[in-house]
Amino acid sequence: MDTSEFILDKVAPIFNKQGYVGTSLSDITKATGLTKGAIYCNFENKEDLALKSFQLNINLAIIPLFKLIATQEGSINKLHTITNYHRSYYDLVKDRGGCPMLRVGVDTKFINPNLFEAAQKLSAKFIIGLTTIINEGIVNNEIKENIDSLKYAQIILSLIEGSSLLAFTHNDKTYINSTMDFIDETIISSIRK
Amino acid sequence: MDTSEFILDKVAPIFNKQGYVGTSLSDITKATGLTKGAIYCNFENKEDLALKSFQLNINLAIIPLFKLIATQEGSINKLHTITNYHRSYYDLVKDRGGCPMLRVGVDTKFINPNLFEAAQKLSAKFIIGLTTIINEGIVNNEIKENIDSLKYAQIILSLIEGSSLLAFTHNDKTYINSTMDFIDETIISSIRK
DNA sequence: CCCTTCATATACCGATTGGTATTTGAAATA
DNA sequence: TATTTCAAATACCAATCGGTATATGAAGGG
Repeated sequence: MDTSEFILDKVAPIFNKQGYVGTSLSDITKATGLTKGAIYCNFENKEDLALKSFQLNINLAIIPLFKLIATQEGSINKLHTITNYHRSYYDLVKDRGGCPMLRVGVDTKFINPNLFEAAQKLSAKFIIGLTTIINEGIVNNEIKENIDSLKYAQIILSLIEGSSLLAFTHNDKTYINSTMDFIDETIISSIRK
Repeated sequence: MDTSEFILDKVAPIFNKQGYVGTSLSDITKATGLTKGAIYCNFENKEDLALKSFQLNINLAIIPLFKLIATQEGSINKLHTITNYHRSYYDLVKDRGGCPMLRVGVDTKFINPNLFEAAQKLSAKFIIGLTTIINEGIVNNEIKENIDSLKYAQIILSLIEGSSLLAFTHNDKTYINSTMDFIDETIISSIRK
């Protein structure tokens, strides 16, 4: 692991907990034990570091889900893979301060266009992925033909992000689990054939 | 309108857009046209101002819904009142930068305990309110007896907050409207008798 | 008409902000 | 072994941070 990776490893959770402006260079040097010289030797500036921290947070929290879905067969199975993944999501991201997409989505809109765009793109990718799964389910006769795939994709992501917010607001992972139950038992079973 | 109210009126949207640390005293003096002397004459410190700004944001965005619900009769009617309210929620809060409960819930957990606690309490109040509506519906024979009221309250609030996040992430209010359609057409109609 | 009151403005404080220019020191190269 | 290289440390920068002490000036009361 080189120094850049070491810095990101230490700093990414701080950005996710305290936000972009809430994380100072002194927070960064304190957490890494390095000096500003080392930081600016490895990163262009604070924004560069924040952007790559967001990428790392995503790589640990969300990208594994995308990869897991890609290994699965069948739309219904893929949707259940998503809910199952989120049953352990709270424990996965709690030491990092919660869902990075949620954090950056609300935090950066008016203060950091580049970071916000990254969150926007990830959110769009998530919705497109969900829409594609549902559309494939319709084609493969797993899901009813009259289902509005985009609408259900938006609702499922709303439930995921909303329950994540509530879980971290109340320090209670059961908010996520009971929401995943609802997606499994009510949403998925109502759209499948 | 006295000076305190004038300051809050100018500053509350800024706190909701830029967050607690993202809003500086110079942002505040610039927005109000007043000096630091005037600000600190009307508020204890920055945190006091942030707390009261949050209260104002809530009073404009969420408390009106609570009051509106109180005027309505019947659980199903109250639930539809909530979804209808949120159909204009995007336009209601867009100039203020989005949902204040979402903003403060995400933003302050690790940096401002008092503000976070205020968001926590509001979120809890929302869930309790929804739970009560559903319970009353069961008692009054409007809603099925076997419905887990707390679970559905959590799901409805997750959908509200999650769709609000997506709407503001993508600058598109239809995320909220289609989610309200889902609550109306699928959730409410499945729990009613 | 003087004097008090009080809201606001001004001037200032030490600390910290993000960022940079220079120095250091160890490892690799020749 | 002398030299080069380059990552990291140090020292420094102007600007801004939140906050405060003092000055000002207008209004109201005696």
